[in-house]
Amino acid sequence: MKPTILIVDDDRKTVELIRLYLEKDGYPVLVAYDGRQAIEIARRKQPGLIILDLMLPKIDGLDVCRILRSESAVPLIMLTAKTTEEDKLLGLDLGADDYITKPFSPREMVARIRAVLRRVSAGEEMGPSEIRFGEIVVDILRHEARIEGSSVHLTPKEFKLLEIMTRNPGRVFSRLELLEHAFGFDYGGFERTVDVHIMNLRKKIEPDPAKPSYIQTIYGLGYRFEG
Amino acid sequence: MKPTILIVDDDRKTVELIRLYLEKDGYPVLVAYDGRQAIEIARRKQPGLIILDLMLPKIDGLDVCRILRSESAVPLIMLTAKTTEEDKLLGLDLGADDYITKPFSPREMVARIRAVLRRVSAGEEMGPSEIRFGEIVVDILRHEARIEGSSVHLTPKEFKLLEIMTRNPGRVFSRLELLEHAFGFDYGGFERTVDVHIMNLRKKIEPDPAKPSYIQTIYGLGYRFEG
DNA sequence: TCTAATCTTCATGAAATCTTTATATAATTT
DNA sequence: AAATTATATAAAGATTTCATGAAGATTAGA
Repeated sequence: MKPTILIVDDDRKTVELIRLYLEKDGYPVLVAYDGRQAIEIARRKQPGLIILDLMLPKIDGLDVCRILRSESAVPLIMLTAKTTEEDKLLGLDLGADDYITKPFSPREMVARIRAVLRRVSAGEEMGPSEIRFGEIVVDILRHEARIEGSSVHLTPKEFKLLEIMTRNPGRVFSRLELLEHAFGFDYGGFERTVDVHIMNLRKKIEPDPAKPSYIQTIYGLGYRFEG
Repeated sequence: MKPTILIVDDDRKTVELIRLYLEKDGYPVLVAYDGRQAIEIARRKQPGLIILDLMLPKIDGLDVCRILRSESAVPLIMLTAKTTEEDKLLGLDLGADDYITKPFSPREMVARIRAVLRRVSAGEEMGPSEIRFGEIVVDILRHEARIEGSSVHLTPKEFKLLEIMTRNPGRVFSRLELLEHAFGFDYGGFERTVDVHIMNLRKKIEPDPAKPSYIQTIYGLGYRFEG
């Protein structure tokens, strides 16, 4: 039986859209349109996962997140409107398990939900919204990587490249795929720019950048992250 | 051969712009200027992808989308002039695979088309991400082979040869077929190049390359993979 | 605005891969 | 068995692709 998912957003159309796709995927769905409702329903119904918009009436999404987290370990995915709001999240350790920026593709959202549920049900006690590979930790919410505990500063493009690759460890990404997903579809530049970012990433996260152990080059195809 | 793309928009200039870029990219193009035409052409010509404007004469774009979706799974990209988020989401709600807002950059449009086609064709045609034959595993996503668990590095051509042959175990491929499918139809080189790649493949995956057990030579015809 | 950070492009050399060539070996035919 | 044709193999050269450093352009922040 699939876990119940609570959607919290004041925009009814967004809620209906998400509900549509989740129900199509077989999840029972609960809905709240403001922060107060969200907390109330979360306490009474104990959903298996919560999708929470950042901007909410009555009680702000940030506060809802803190409150919920103080009283349970329910998996939580934050919804933010733009990269400007994305920035608000920086430095805030909210304890969310993932975030999605609007406008999002429903396909992606369902995939992320599955991923979070998988992680949680696998009993992996990874910290909030982290992807771990041995020494390397990719902290999604803080937009940074950590190596052996010490944080490493990544530029926006470096981070997105690392994020998309670590979300799919082992999978080979072509330069075009990396550009489209990490740089946006409207990117008009040269494909080889990816190479330079990869090089800079390697300098920051690889023990020996000349002999990369994490980010591997697949000759003629692209790159792949090896966990 | 690239799939045919149907452009549906009542604004001739938009149509011509899109047509220009798609044809430059090698796609055969069909055109419809209103909703009724769109449905008619879609039914008769079965295009591989449809670009559909939201605002249309005769039959509205939304209705066209619903009708088309009810009768086929053709990939669909919505074009919309409105920029409010709800409208974008509405388009997705209908089962469109992606949306583009006007004014759009032709580059972005082509990129999105390619991405949608890639997603769709990856979904159906690819099937399993791994192909197994006893000791040998061909891992499509990782783009490598594994033999008794340990991964074996393959060059691009070696991988493609192995892939096409293992997808059709037992079938004999002529050198020409292998060239066309694995190297591209416009390959201009010498047919015997295949032999060298096969030899290198055998060295990597055969227990005894001199007495091949997997990749067999069919004298006078070509090669065959025996599972 | 100015400054610093980031991103993109370009040029170069190194590395990996591909193709061809030449010769040896094997299979088929006569 | 000899002749003929097809394939295996090794090695050299050509080609493609990648890593890297540096310069210029762009963007973000003070």
